Amino acid sequence: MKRLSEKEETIMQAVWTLKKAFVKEVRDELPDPKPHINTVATMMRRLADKGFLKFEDFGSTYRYAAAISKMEYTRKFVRPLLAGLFGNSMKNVVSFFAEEDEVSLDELKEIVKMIEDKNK
Amino acid sequence: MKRLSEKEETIMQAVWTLKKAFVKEVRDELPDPKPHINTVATMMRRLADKGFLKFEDFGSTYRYAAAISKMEYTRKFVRPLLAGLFGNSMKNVVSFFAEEDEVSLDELKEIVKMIEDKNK
DNA sequence: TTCAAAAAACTACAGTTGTAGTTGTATAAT
DNA sequence: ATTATACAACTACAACTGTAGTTTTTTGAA
Repeated sequence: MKRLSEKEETIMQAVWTLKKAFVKEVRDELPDPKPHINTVATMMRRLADKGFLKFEDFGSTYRYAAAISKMEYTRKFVRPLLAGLFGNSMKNVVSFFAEEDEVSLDELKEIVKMIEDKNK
Repeated sequence: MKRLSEKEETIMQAVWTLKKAFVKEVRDELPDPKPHINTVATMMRRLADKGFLKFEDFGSTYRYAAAISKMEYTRKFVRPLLAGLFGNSMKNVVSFFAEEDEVSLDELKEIVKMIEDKNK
């Protein structure tokens, strides 16, 4: 199982949002310009082959669902990507986005408080 | 310009580390198992075609350097990836890694302090 | 200066990804 | 029952990725 490509990722996004979905529903969920329905079907079949999606028979058609959660995907593929880019330090990752003003000081403090509360 | 694949990314990593480098030096920097030198050369040429690398004539050979910094790459490609996965909220990203214990409470506090100092 | 080693350039190829046409099949509406 | 519709299955194909062999050029050493 390898990292998803950009297009594959948008399809997985749609599936993660919809939880369970038919090809057509996934296509409707995709951002414009929407690809041809057959394109979506092909990619979903391939994603199923690769283990990212599973499906159940649903009369004459299939209903798909993610075989891997967004969290698992993040842990398996996104975390190492970030680690590689930031010298294996998640602290550096957070610092970077904080310095880029992607996360505000207040939000950071909220997170600190949230974790402290949880550990109590 | 699109997102880098995994292999391309490891090559860019090496170049970012070395700042300026010949193909052979980049190969030496890659993790084992190292690909064939020609493989590295081909990929670097393609990365140059795509605008990720630039090169200068160096006698009869080329010396490469990144055409885009790690920071720029992160901003352009990694940030949207995370945003897509975490509902456009970098706060959620940080929370996730904090809850996964990838960043400790102490480190988070250090970051808070660092930013406060910088804003003074 | 000729030859061997090293590197670069060129070429090739299989696998993957993104795209969609064509064909087959089940269903629903008349 | 016949036909239109909707969807899945199958097929095709170009672009891109990862890989490395082959050919050419450069250069260092004898």
